[in-house]
Amino acid sequence: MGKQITEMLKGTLEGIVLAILAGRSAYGYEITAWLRDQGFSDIAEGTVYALLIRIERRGLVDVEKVPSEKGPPRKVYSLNAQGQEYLEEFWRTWSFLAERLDKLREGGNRP
Amino acid sequence: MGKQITEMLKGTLEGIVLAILAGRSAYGYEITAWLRDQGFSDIAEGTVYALLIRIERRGLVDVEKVPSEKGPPRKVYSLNAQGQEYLEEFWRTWSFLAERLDKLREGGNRP
DNA sequence: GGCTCTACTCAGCTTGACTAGGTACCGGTA
DNA sequence: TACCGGTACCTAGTCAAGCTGAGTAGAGCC
Repeated sequence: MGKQITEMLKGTLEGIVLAILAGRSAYGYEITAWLRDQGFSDIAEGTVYALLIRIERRGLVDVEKVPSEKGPPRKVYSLNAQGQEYLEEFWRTWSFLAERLDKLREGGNRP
Repeated sequence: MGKQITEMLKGTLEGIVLAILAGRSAYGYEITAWLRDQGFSDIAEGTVYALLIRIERRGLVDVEKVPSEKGPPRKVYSLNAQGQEYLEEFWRTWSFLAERLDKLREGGNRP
């Protein structure tokens, strides 16, 4: 994957992580691993942690510290009501964009 | 439209403009007006011009100065071979992202 | 002790959209 | 003549967010 994905992820990665947390709660390392598994192979670990801290500060998620069998304690994140609302807004914005892109791709560009 | 679109446009606006230019050549003012018309109501004029200069510097477009009946001469941009290639790469990246987002939206999130 | 896997954190860099202006040409009107 | 309003382009500075490249630490294994 080239450099285009890096810029495209700005704004969408946040939505992706929130969408993951809408399914079930998770912690940073787990999310990073899952993203890598899904083909987002060059997402840096630091990026995910920074994002998590950001959405925590914005009050979109709740955090709980859970001891791990192996390694340091995990910070488990779960989506709260405000986060749910924000995620819905994200999907609306995404749909808007995706719709227009699809039209453009099919040659509907009549500027 | 909220602030989410601003971040989401990073990386995609470039593709959008290139896709427009794949349809036919156009100039900045025209592209801005068309984007506004399509619902991208808060895209700043300056953003489009900056983007056009950027893709010109990268050699993705050819430029021709055409006199206008009203106002200063237009800088008409058209996609060249390199731009076409870059656009195809953009569509591949976009598809990758859109596919994963769609899955996530339908609850396919199993981290 | 050294290695690997787990798990989180941080400083500094880069990209790209936004803000908030500015320049300049033209036609119409008071 | 003077001054708008529409057309058309450009620029300096700000901010958000992902990346780089580190660092810290605990647990288990050889």
